[in-house]
Amino acid sequence: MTPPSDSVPLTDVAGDERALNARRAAILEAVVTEYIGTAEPVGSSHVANFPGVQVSSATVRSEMVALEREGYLVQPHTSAGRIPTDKGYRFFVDHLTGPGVLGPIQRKQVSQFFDQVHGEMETVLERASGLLSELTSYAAVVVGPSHETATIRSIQLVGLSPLHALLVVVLSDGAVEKRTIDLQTETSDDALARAGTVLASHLVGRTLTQPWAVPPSGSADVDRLVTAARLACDSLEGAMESDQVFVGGPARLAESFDAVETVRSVLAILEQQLVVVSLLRDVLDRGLSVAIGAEHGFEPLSSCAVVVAPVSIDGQDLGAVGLLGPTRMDYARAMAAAHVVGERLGQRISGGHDGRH
Amino acid sequence: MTPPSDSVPLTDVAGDERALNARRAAILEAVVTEYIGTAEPVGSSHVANFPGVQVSSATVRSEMVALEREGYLVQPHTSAGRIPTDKGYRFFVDHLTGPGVLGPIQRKQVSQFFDQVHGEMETVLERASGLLSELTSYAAVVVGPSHETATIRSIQLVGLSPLHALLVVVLSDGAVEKRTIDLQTETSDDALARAGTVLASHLVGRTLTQPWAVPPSGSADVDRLVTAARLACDSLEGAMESDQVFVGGPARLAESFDAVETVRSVLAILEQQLVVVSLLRDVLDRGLSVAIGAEHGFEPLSSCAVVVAPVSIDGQDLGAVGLLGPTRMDYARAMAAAHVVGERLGQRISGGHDGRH
DNA sequence: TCCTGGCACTCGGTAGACTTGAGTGCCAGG
DNA sequence: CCTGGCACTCAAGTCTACCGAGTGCCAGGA
Repeated sequence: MTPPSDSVPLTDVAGDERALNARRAAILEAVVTEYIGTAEPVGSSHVANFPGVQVSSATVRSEMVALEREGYLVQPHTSAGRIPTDKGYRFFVDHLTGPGVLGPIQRKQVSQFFDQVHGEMETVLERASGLLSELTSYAAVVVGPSHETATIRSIQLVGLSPLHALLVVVLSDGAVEKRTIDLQTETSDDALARAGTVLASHLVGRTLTQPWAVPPSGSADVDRLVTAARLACDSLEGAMESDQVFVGGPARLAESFDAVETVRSVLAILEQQLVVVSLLRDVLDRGLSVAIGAEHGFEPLSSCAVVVAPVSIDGQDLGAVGLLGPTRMDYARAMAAAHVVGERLGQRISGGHDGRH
Repeated sequence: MTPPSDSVPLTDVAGDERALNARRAAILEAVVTEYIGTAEPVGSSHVANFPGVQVSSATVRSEMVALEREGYLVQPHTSAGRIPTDKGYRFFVDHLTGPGVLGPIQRKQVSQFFDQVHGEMETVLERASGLLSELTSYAAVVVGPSHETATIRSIQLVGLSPLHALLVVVLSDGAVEKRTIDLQTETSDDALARAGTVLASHLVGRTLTQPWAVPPSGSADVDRLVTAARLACDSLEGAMESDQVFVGGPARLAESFDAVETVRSVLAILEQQLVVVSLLRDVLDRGLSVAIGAEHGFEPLSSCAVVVAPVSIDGQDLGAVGLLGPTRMDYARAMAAAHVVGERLGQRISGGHDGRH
């Protein structure tokens, strides 16, 4: 609370929080780095030998007391070393960790992946989530572009049985959606085809979210089908969001956390795709690339850190990639991996041979 | 090995394995039941009080020695109670457990589910896996019907950009599949439409697996598109299998096993959908409804039991449902749940308003 | 004024000794 | 052939002592 008189601002951090002086920052960095590596409380004598610190352990101790008082470190118990708090990790991420680069092996893995991967966008996204997870050994999430701005390229009604038809919509981004329609009465393929033509003539070129109306045609059959199709279209909108979420390497959660209960609850959250999407979006919207502990509002994820990177090109939002790991994750590496994969995915989606335009 | 002279066959089990006499069977049953409930080695005095046993603990002990010699039980260490072996569970499942019924709450849950669930088959299957997992608190797997016998209802080519088109195939079971096609040269929508018509005229009514050929039309453009479409169709076949696998409640694996390593490896397997499908199919093909420990050939799942039930109606194979839990799972309950859900899913798929015919 | 080495203290973790109790195998008698 | 009794085993819990990593504090020196 009482900021040390000797503190020299490193950056113009807004708010009442003064930045740490160089030595404290170096000590904090050492503690975080060490703890990320070993997962064990870091003692003053370890830190004393660190390049960039080079003072006696006694000095380190007194600085650690200050860092603890200011909330960057905690002691699990007296006579133990220190552990970074969420605030400590935050400072580390904001001020101390470089941009982070991938190792040569990982770079190669990424290149190979994007050279070789092919097929539908869904496949690419799915496998990208696997790649990201493999690169970092954390669980990964990939969210594809929303279909909001995609226009309808084709819409048709296909009869499945005398009483059922399928509404099939093809969007300009290559997505295909469908809804079964319950025909109350037997309907001829001919009526379906006519209704399909009517729908196509009015809807092709629009987006799914735009409201639409079709003037009554001559035929009652056709009008009935058009109404049913409208309902089906409405129900499409909501469902499409979660189509674009891919979770990679959930099994790695079991490696990241040793408490079984944590594994369970994090897995349970990953099952709810919509929650995951809104989490990532939320973090990105707040301009962050890392959310540590309770920084995102999610109580059940408070022992996790989330690293996100946008998938975008020219500022156009094409989705997001994310990594989910323990708060003591390797931020530099995770951020580098997320960044690279997000970027290349953006290029791929917009420019690659995936048929977007 | 040396079968006890007093053994009275309970059933006509084939092979050199004699059935257990009634008392031993009762003792084995007691041990398994107790162990499933408590997860702790069962001692002779516990079993002695069991209804159906009613002999002194000393007698139970001597019978337990025999059961151990024959491989139905093991002792984790001297001076501990006994634990069933896989063979013990197997006998329990084959001879001792009744058909199993769900509790009234579960029955209601199932009814409610099938009354309320609606929408596409994929949605139904997905949510059914959630239901099954909730009913049993084990991880669940639902495999939908293969598309092998479904016939093509509609096939069309939709242009996405001047150089890309989408092949969209609608099958009679309501499935829709797509493949992006790389047009080497700019192709008019008109050419796409014509090629689509040609494809439709030749392919509607066939299955995806039947080989097909289309005689050369007058137009080189069309022929090129048809060839590309054929390649796309070929690649569809393989990919469609894994579209129909849904895993429910993987988070419950963390509850089922206390060893983190086990959780990890089982999760890793669930990620490989094709492996899961073939596992279920394999167990079903061998006429089993339960595979315990190493009975399925999978080394990494040797600490698991798998309960499967077919999804079928009139002997027609529509898929399978499965449950994945520890070998000390509640078999009666799991089998009942899998059976009921499999059955109702079969009815739903074949008869419900899902547009199959 | 600030850093440093020294010192006493704390406390989690480990190791060994001991106890407890659930459970066993074996045996003699009904 | 079952049963009660008895000696035996051994995992798990408790208690103790001890070790050592780590701390806070302080006096002396740059």
